[in-house]
Amino acid sequence: MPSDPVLNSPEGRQSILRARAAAGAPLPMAALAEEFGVSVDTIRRDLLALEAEGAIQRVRGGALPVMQPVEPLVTRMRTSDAAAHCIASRALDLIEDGMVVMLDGGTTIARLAAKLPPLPHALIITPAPAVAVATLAAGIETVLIGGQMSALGGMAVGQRACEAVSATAADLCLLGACGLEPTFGLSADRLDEAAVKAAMGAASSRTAVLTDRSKLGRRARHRVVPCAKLDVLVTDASSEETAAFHEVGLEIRCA
Amino acid sequence: MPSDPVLNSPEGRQSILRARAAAGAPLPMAALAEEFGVSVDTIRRDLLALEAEGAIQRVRGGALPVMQPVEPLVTRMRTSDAAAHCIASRALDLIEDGMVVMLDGGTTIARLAAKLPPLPHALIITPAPAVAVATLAAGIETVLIGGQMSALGGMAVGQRACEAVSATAADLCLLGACGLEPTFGLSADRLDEAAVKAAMGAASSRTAVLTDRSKLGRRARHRVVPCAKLDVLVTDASSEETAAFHEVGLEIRCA
DNA sequence: AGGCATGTTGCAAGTTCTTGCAGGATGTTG
DNA sequence: CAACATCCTGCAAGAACTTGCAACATGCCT
Repeated sequence: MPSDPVLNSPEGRQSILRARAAAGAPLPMAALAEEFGVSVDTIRRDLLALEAEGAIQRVRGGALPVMQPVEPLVTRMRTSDAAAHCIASRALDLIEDGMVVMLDGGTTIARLAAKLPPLPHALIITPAPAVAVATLAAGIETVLIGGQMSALGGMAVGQRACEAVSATAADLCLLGACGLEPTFGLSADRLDEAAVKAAMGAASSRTAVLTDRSKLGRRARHRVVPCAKLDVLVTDASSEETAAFHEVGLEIRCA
Repeated sequence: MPSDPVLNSPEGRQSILRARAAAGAPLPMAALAEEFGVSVDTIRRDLLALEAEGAIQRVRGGALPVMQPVEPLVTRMRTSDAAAHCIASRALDLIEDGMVVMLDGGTTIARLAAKLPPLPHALIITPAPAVAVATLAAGIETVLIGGQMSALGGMAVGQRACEAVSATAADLCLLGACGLEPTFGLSADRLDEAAVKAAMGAASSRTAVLTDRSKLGRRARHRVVPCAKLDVLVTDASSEETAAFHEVGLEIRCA
């Protein structure tokens, strides 16, 4: 049963699929069928149409984007990390149309950006070009934060990026993490990226962290924000692993 | 049975629908029929009218805004344009290691960015996220210009982008073009993109235009810079077609 | 006022499109 | 080689679309 009567026309679905393919996301038929609430046959026909126009290449079980956007992020994203996928999907619930949302860089956030539906009244603010391309492709108004590009994280950093972030106000901020620990808080491996992430958190009224269980209990080199400044933790970890974070005030969303 | 006597005229409904489409919202017929208190046939006729004027695209069950959230860059780059390829390759000669180079958005420039070799001492400055990702992947130091993203051009535009560009200085600037004409100069279809391109040209000591023959002699809506401010034209056109540009002082590089 | 033209709306019959399912073919995995 | 999943094809039910038409409201002219 179609959740949205319009998005679930062939054109609507295919337009969404096209955008995801352009963002470099793989298109598994079974998952898409469940997501859209249609049978795999219908998705198969959609992929057939998209393949005919050259947007994707069908493979067994689904399809792959025919044009790989770019190396650094995409190569990491190809290693299809089931956990990151689940976390990204779970975090989608946090975003509602009409919100102003800050999106960090990183693979988890990039996955989330690729999954975003069209949000006609939302605004995305991000220092990560890969994220900006994806949200723009989804038809969401996007503001790009400029600055020196960090080779590792694939996001803009530096004083100009921090200033640009500080000059904005958002309802929600989604951050990735190199490490998250109850007492030390959210941490990142690179100082310049940590500074931008911190500015993003400070400019938002609510902050959520998206990270898989491997980062929990770790301390990366530079603290971004203490846990007191965080509101939500979206992760695939068990409730035992997240208990300590719940005690310091975080709302836990388990993927 | 009209619930609101004023709003429920064809013009009234259609102006509401037009506004929603412009905001990017999908238009499901059944829901709209109930909302306005009319039959789906009436809504269908409204959508028919809106489609005739090009505001929406009708799909089964309703309509989608025609302001296609289609990622302009990636889809267009899919159409492997041999001319653009040659032009991009030819323009590579202009770039030497150690330079500070500004790169515009657009498909031609994006192709060039993908072809760039590692330049350990160069610096790329660009408002186009797709370009930034490519140059970063090539291992080139990159500065991203931030700002509101233009859905069509896939680049940052607006006051902040222009200011950020003006605050930098480059040796070379490579611009794409929607139109190039000897007297009118370089022109673009969108005003906000034209402003950024103009700022890029002004911030660089040398400016080159990359464009295929189809754009020569065309005038797009907004002038970016007059030909007097341009230095090099890289194109696939014949020498007859480029003669007029040579006369106004441009160096011609034929692909 | 009456009559006519125009425009809008809802309804019905016929057509087209989409979708899910069944059956057989094909490819993959152990 | 066998078991299994995925694929293609054809088909039928149902939803949505198109077309034509009649009813009703509105405005204009005589």
